[in-house]
Amino acid sequence: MKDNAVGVAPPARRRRGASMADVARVAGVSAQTVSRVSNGSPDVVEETRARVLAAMKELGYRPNSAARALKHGEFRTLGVILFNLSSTGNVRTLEAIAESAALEGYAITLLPAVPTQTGVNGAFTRLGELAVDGVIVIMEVHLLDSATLSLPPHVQVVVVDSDAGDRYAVVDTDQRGGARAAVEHLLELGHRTVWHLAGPPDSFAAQRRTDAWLAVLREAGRTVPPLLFGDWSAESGYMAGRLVPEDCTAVFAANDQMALGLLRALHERGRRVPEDVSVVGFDDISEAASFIPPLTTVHQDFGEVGRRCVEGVLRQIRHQSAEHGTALVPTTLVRRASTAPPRQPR
Amino acid sequence: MKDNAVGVAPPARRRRGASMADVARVAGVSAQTVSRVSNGSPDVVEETRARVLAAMKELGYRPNSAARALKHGEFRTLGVILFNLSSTGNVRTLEAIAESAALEGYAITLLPAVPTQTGVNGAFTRLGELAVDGVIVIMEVHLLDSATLSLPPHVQVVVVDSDAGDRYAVVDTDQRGGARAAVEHLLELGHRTVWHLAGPPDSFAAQRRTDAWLAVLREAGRTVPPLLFGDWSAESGYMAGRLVPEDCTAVFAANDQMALGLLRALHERGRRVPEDVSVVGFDDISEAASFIPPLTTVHQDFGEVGRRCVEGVLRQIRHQSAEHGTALVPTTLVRRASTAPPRQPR
DNA sequence: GAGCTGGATGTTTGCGTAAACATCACGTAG
DNA sequence: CTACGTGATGTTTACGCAAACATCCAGCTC
Repeated sequence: MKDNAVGVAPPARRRRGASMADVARVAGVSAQTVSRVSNGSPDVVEETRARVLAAMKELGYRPNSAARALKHGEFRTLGVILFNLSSTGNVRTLEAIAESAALEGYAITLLPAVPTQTGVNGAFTRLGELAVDGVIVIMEVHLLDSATLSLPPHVQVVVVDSDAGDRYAVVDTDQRGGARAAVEHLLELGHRTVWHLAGPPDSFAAQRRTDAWLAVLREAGRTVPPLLFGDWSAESGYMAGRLVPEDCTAVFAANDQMALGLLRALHERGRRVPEDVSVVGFDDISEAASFIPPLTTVHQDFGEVGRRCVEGVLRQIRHQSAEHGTALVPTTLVRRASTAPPRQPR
Repeated sequence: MKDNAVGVAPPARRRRGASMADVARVAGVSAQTVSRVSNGSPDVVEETRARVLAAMKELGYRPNSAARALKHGEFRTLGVILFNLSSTGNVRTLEAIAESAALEGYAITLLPAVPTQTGVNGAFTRLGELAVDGVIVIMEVHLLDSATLSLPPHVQVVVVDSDAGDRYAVVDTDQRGGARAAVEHLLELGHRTVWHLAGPPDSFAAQRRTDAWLAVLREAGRTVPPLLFGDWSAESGYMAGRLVPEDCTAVFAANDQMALGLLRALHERGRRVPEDVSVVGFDDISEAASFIPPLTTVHQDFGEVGRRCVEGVLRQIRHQSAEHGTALVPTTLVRRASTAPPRQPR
C-alpha cells in the first residue's frame, strides 16, 4: 500500500454513484419504474424490466440506503455496545447476534466502549448519532446507569449480563444453575468441600456464580473455604493456583481461562488433576476439551443468548414498546477428565 | 421478557422521533437555526442556543443520520466482511478495526458470511444495499473472486490475509518472516529437522507458513519430514499429535490452538515438552503463556493490522482512488518454555 | 440621517427514494 | 361506437437535513 498506485485505479470519478434518475434516463423510463424494478414489483412488463436492469448494470447502480432509510423511517440496523472482544462469551454472543440479525435482514453496527465513565458516555454519544433501530448492550448495566447520557428515546434495548430485568429486557445465561451444577457435581463425587476461584467482583456474572457456589455449600452444610479472586485471565488463574492449600481437593473456577492457569499452577506444584485435585470451569470454550487434562466445565449456549437478544429487540421495535423481565438460557455440565472422586475421602 | 410489560413502557408513541422542524417550532426559531445549534456553529446567540437546546431536550430530539448521510453523500461507516469470529486472529483484528474506526468517527458494520459460494454471494448482495463507504475483507481473496457478484463500485476495499496485492490493497501479518523465525529458532537449538503441523491448505496464511518452513529446511540442507495437516482447531492438533513419530524432536504448529492439542497428545503419550519434543506455535493468543508448558510462539500484532486496514480504506475513501500493494506487519518470536535443545543431539 | 457593515436568523433548495395519485393505451362490454 | 376497466407507466410529493443564499437589524461613520 505504498502510496496510491496509478495503474487500474479510476481517476477520481464522480463522488456519488448513479441514482435512480440516472438509470431512468438511460433506460428511457421514469424514476418510479426504476424503483419498481429495484423492489421487484410485479407491475412491470418484462421488456421494460430488462431495459432497466441493463441500465442499472451499465451505470453500476446501487440503491442509496440513506435515502431509503429516510423514506422508511427505519434503518434495519441494530447497534451492539460492548467493552471488548477479549472474552469468549462476548465474541460468541456477538457472532450469534450477527447471524440472527442477518437472517432477519438487519445489519449490525459495533460500538466498542472503554469501560470508564467517559468511555461509556462516548459510546452513547456516538450511539445518539447512529443509524440504529435498536441496541443490544453486552455489559453490566450499572455502567449504563452511571452514564450521564441516557439512551436515546425511540431506541429499544436488550441487555446481556445484568440483573436489571425490572427496567430492561435482559437475556442471560443461567449463571446460578450452571454454577450449582458444577459445585453439586464435585460434592457428589465425594469432595468434602469446594474452593472457588471467582471472577472480578464488579462482574454481575461472577457474582452470581459465587452466590450459587456459596448457596450449595451452605445447603449441604459444608465448610466454606476462603474466596480466591481472578480477573478472568489465565494468568490470574495461575496466580490463584499457587495459593491453593495442599488439603484442597476440588476447585470451581468461574471461567475456563482461569481454570487453564489453575491447571498449570497445579501441574508445576506436582499436584495431579484429577487424582489430587478436581477442577471445573465455566464457559466451555472450544479449547477446553484439549486442556491437560480435558476440562469438565459448564457449557453456555451463547448462540441461544444471541438469538434471543435479536428476537427481543426486534419484537420491541415492531411493537414500539419497551419490555422487561429476564430470559434465562439454560446451561449444561460437560463432564470431561478434570474431575474425579477425591483419593482419600477421609 | 415475558410478553410486553405494561408498566413504564411508553404507549406506542409516534413512530418517528422529533425532527428539526418540531424542535424549531417549539423553540420558535427556524429549522436552519436548529441545524446550526446541532452542528455547533458559532453564529448563534447564546440565548437562542439555550432555547433550542431546551426544546431538543424536551422533545428528545435525535438527529436523523439517514437524512444527514443523504445530504452529505457519505455514511461514515465501514463494512467488515468475515467468515467467523472463531479464530483469535479475526477477532483481534476486528477489535482493532473497530477501535481505530471509532477514533476517526467511523462506525463499523458487520457482515458475517458463511464460507460457501452462496454465503459469500449473500454477503455481497447485502453489502450492495448497505450504507458503507468502504469495506475491509477478512478472508482469502479467491473466495471474493469466485463470488458472482462483484464488489459494488464506489466502495473502497482493503483485504486481510491474501496475496492479491496486485489488485487490492492488502494488509497482512508477515507470515513468512514469522514462520522463518520459528523454524530457525528450533534449528539453532540444535534440532536436526523440524516437523510442521500445517493449517488447512485453502488458507493463504497456512500456505505461507508452510512455504517458509520448507524454505528454511531446504536452505539448511535438512531432511524434510512429511507434512501434518490440521484445521486450526485444538482437536485437530491433538489428532496430529498422535501421528508424530518417536524420533521427532521439534514441531512447528501453524497456530496456537493446534499447538495446544499437540501438547496434550504428547503429554498423553508420555513425551515431555520441551525435554523430548520442542513445540512452537503461531499467533500468541492470550492463553499461550498458560499452556503446559508455556508456549514459545510467534506473536502477531493484530492491533497494528487492524489500524493499517482502517488507515488504508480511509485514505482510499478520501482520495476516491483504489490502491494496491501489500503492507506487511512484522512478527516477533516469543520464547517461553516449550522449546529447548534436543536431549541427544546425535 | 443616509449609507454601510456585519452578525444573527430565515428561506429556498435538493440529496435519492417510494408512496400516493394521475395518466394513458388498449381491449371489451353494452 | 362509446364508456369503462385494467394494467403499465409517469408525476408529485415528502422524508430530515444543511449548504447557499437572502434578509433583517443594530451600531457605525461621515
